[in-house]
Parts: sequence; C-alpha cells; structure tokens
Amino acid sequence: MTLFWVKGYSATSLKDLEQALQMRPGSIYAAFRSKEALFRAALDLYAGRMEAELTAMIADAPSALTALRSYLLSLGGLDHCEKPSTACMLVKSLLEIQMDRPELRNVVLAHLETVRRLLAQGFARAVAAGELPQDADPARLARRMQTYVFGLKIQAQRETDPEAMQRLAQDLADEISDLRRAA
Amino acid sequence: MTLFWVKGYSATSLKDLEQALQMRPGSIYAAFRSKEALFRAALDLYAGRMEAELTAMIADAPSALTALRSYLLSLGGLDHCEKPSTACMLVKSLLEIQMDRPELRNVVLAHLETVRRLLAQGFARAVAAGELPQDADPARLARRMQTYVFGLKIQAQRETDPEAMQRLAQDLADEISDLRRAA
DNA sequence: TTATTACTTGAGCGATCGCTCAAAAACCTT
DNA sequence: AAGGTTTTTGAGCGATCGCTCAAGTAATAA
Repeated sequence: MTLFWVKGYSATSLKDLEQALQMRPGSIYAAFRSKEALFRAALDLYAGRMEAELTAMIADAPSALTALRSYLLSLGGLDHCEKPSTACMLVKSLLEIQMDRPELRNVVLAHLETVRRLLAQGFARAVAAGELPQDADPARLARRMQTYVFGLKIQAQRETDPEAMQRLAQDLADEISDLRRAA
Repeated sequence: MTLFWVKGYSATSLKDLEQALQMRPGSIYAAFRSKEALFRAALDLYAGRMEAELTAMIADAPSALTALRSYLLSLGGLDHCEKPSTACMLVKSLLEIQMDRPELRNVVLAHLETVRRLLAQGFARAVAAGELPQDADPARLARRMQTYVFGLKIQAQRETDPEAMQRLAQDLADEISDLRRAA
C-alpha cells in the first residue's frame, strides 16, 4: 500500500512489489489476480483506514463541528516524516487513472464518495445538535469541506514552511467555524 | 503537452509522442534531449499559458478582487469537453513526480510558486485599491486562494453533477467576496 | 550539376515491463 | 516414513520501454 501510495500505480513495478511483499511473482499472482487487483486491494486498505479514522473522529467528539474543524487543523501539521506521503492516495489515483481503466476509476470514485458521505453525516449531526442553522445543507458543506482537504493535502506536498501551512489550515478551519454564526 | 497533461509523464510512451508530434524517435531526440526534457518543455508551455491568462485576467479587470472571484466561479463551469483535462497539469505532475527526479520537481514547484505570486499580486492590488482591509496579508490570501483552486479542479475531475460544481464554486467565491467586509 | 551540410528515418539495442508455469519445497495426513 | 496436497520458486515469455545511429533524404552552396 505504501509503495503504491508514494509511487503511484504505473510507476510501481512488480520488482518493487516483490521486494516490499517479500514474495516472488508466482505467489503474488496466486494471492492477487493481477497488479491491478493488488492495487485495488491497496486502495481499499487505504480508504478503509481513512474512513475508519474519520468515523471515529466524528463519533467520539462531543461536537461534530469541532471535530471537523480539528481535522482540518491537523492537516496543517502534516509532517513529511510521519506518513509515507502527505498527499491523499485517492486523489493521486484519481489524477493518475484514466477513463481507459474504468474499474479502477470507479473504485476510487466510490471511496471518495464514501468519504464525502461521512463528512455529510458529520455536518448533519452538527445541524441536529443546533451547531449549524437548520437550513444548512450537509451535502453541500461536505463537498466544500472535502475540497478544502484536497487543496490542503496538495499544498502540504509542496509547502516547505510549516508556519505557512499552519496558518493556511487555520484559515480554512475558521471558515468551518464561521458557519456557526452564518445566516 | 495535451498528451502529457492527460496521461501523465510515465504513462505517456514515446510511441504516443511519435504519433502526436508526427515525428520519428530520432527527430524527437534531436529537437529535445530526452523524454524528460520534452516533458519539461510541455510543463513550461502549460504554465506559461496559465500564467499569461491569470495575469491578463487580473490586469484587465477594473477590480482585482472581482477578477479573482470570477476566476473561481469560472472553475465551477469546467466542462469535460472543452479542455483535455479539468485537473491542473502542475498538480498532476506534483503528485506524480517523486524526489528521485529533483529537476522535474523543481520545475513544477517553481511554476506553482509563480502562480501563487501572481495571485498575491492580485490581492495586493485589491488591498491598494481599498477593496480589502489594509492589514490583509496578500501572500496568505494567495495561498488560500490557490488551495481553493487545487481543490476545485480535483472535484471537477470526479463530480458529474454540474449544478453541484457550480454551487461549490459559488461557495468558495463567496469566501473571497466576504473578505471585503471582514475585519 | 555536384559537393557539402542539415535533417529525417526506422530498424533495432539492451533493459524492463507484467505475467506464466513446470519444477521444487513445504506442509499435511495417515 | 510415505504419499498426497498446497504453496513457493525463479527462469524466462512476449511485449514494450526509452533511446541510438548508420543509412537515406532534403536543403544549401559552389
């Protein structure tokens, strides 16, 4: 998963995978059907963890809105050391995979949609808890939040100044907070 | 350029390039030094156009802030037909190119920095024109704006509902407008 | 026209790609 | 230990990769 995450699908060769998995080609093709199927498994693993993390983060917090805000803030502290890549594997895959591989693309799209739905659930909880106006549209807010996350993780990929990243995450998190007092 | 834009660097083969350029391998390697150098030329062409477009958009408009807002709004109408890809070639390249190709990476980073600087100039003009508070930080606003653009273009890559995209762009554009009355 | 230079061609190089499969090794069961 | 089953192995397949270069073609100069 880490290998695919960092190098992308087509830039990861079977030689790389053999070394990372400590398996010989025959075993790899016995366990998975193909390189594409292996990649799909890696995608599922990655997305599953992300979805679990997001679910827990929202469910455990007393305030859903604060949890969402904290998540954005945490992206501002993304270190290049703690994780294989600061960029999102789903986004990297979305940009790499073309229409000529519809199956893979649909897997990516499905996971992105699941994440968006989780975010929408969080916003819906915030609305139900009275943290947001009753007429706020969770789906719309979720799409906006996800757009922030996309942008933030890409900025993290290029930004070298930690303070600038921190400020940026703060600015975006404030947008979420400001929804509270918005009409 | 279009080929690299759509397929990415490593997924574009010389056979593809031969057909697109209507040149045989020898001529390609006489005109450019290598596949990497050709890609660099494509990057420069793409970024140059984007930078020119952005410069003109800001310079021609009576209000810099309105121009920046309009730019975000226009991203909401990105059609999958009019352009080769709705995603930004610079971002795609940033996510694809690893540290093991520092030259290419630096080219991408330099172009992204140039775009950010152009946006900062736009915000600086807005401050000078009194459209924004005097203590607004153009560099910070530019980084935020660029983050919006990154996120929007990625959403455009997956979103199928034009209305949702339009609403999303509207939401983000409104964030820029709201800066006017912010303290 | 002929000699010289500049450019184009495409066969094909060595390397690597994703992948297969017969043989070997490891693991059971009796 | 012996026989049967499952798993692992790695040599190597055909295809394609980025790239080279001797030979051929076109353009220019004398």
